Amino acid sequence: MSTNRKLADEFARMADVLELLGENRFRVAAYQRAARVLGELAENVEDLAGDTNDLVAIEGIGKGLAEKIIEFVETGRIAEHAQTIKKVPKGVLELMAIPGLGPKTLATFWKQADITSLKKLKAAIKTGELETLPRMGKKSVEKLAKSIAFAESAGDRVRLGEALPVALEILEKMRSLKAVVKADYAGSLRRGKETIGDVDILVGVADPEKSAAAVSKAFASMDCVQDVIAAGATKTSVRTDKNLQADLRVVSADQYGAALLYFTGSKENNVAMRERAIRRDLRLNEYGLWKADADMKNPRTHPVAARTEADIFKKLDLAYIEPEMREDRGELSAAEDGTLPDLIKLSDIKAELHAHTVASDGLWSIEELANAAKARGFHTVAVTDHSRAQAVANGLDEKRLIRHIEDVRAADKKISGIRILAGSEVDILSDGKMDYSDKILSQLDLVVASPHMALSQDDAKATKRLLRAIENPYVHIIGHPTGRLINRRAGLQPDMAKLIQAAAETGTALEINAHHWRLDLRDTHARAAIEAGALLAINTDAHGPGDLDHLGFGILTARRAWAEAKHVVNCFTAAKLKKWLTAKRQKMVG
DNA sequence: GCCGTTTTCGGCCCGACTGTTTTCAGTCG
Repeated sequence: MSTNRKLADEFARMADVLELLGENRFRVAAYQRAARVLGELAENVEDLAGDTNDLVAIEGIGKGLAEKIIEFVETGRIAEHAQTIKKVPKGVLELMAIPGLGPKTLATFWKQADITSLKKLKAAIKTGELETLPRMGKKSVEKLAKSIAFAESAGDRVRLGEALPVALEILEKMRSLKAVVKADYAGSLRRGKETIGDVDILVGVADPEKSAAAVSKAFASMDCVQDVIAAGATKTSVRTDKNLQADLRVVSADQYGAALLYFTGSKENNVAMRERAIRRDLRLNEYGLWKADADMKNPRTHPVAARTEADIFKKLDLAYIEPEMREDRGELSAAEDGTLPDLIKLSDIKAELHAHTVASDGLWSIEELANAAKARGFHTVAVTDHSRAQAVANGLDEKRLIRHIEDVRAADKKISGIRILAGSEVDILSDGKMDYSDKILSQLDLVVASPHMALSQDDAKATKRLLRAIENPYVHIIGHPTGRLINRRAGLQPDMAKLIQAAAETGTALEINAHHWRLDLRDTHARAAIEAGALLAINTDAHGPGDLDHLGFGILTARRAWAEAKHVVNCFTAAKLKKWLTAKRQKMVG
């Protein structure tokens, strides 16, 4: 595990401990923020720990936490934390994962009834002891029991590609209701995050007084609803059969923009926006942007802006910030300065540079792949079947590859309107060597080099391995650089800053693999790559019909990385792409 | 514990819903 991750976990745990101990909530928030920031940091925090100034330059890290980071890097622990953590039993901390159970309630359980583990909590429910505790009635206990069952059955956050269909299905139902004027999914799904905690649905109606109740009822009685967690006048929360929570908010169509802004988040972005409003003598909530002294309860009071998100940004003197960027990662100051990126769009992609055919483990022929790519309006497609090490995927040995190259060249001649490149997805062996000789690689138009095996090797080895691949003159793209599978496999954890630097120096592109299980590179690493001047590729790794549709997930990730079309080789014109494909070889081997 | 177009001290977003309370604390997003 990287030091960044370890420190992020350490601070997150401290936040939990301090919360349980009833510490100042702003101090708790500071720890939570530091944990988030360190988790997202692409640079290796060890490289920054030599100089306090470098650490303090990180948003959310002040003098106090900087000293703690240095202590952790030097000694592997933080003495003060170790002391504090001892005060709270480990089991109590674990109980914080149960939804609806917060620090105050848990502290009461622990101190008044010695409930320090899930086992003890369940026992206390059974014996009725829990009901005797303050503010715990029959209903609270029942709700808690359900919540425990949910926490035990529901595992991780759901992958983007699994949450989206659920949201679309709910939206279709909501839009079919007569009273509904507008409906959208919001939350982390709209921001395109790689995993989704719950599906947020926003509905706009002409008159909430009249129709909110009916809409909420329709939502709570959908077939997929297993459990209603909360059902109020304008806000409803349910658990669906996909083990996903779904939240509905019904607002007046006049205030839809304000509600969409609030409901899309992120929480951190909302806080930053509201703070900005206050500094400008305004107030922002989910009903609108208001004058600071406005009586918002009075229906005759009109907001400064509320109908659209764009109106609100404008009144706050900000350029419109795309949902994918709303993570409090500097987007507000960029929107103020007019330096927001012109984010890449799906229609900017003009080439697929990583796809498989029946020659290895794909489902379609070269022609079928080419026609599918052509149908999407691409000018180029690369055939990149697996190399020999991928025996399970019917990887090609050098002999078969030579023949395959000939087949691709023949197809390229036969099919007009699209250029078909002869490529390969070559395994990066565990020591960084390529699975084919340079002589073979030199015959290919395009080489995607990817790690498939030894994905749990230590960080230093992984860094060396991938650096060696980047430095190979014939490698154009590093495919799914870490090999992670979301919610399934952590993958390699190389020193990303070093890889990015090498990629920038050699003109090697780093792939955002668009499959929703991969999304590898992840958003924060892709952003670091752009900032360092490295190129990205966005590929679907298509194996058959329908797979090119995954591109949308890759685009969302790229937009979260602030990527513009010019940063992504798949957006190059045919001529520019051709030039790029030969540039590295020419530079390195002449 | 962080941070600065009022500030190196004194602030730190805002509202819905629930259950247990007689007016609100706790949790969540």
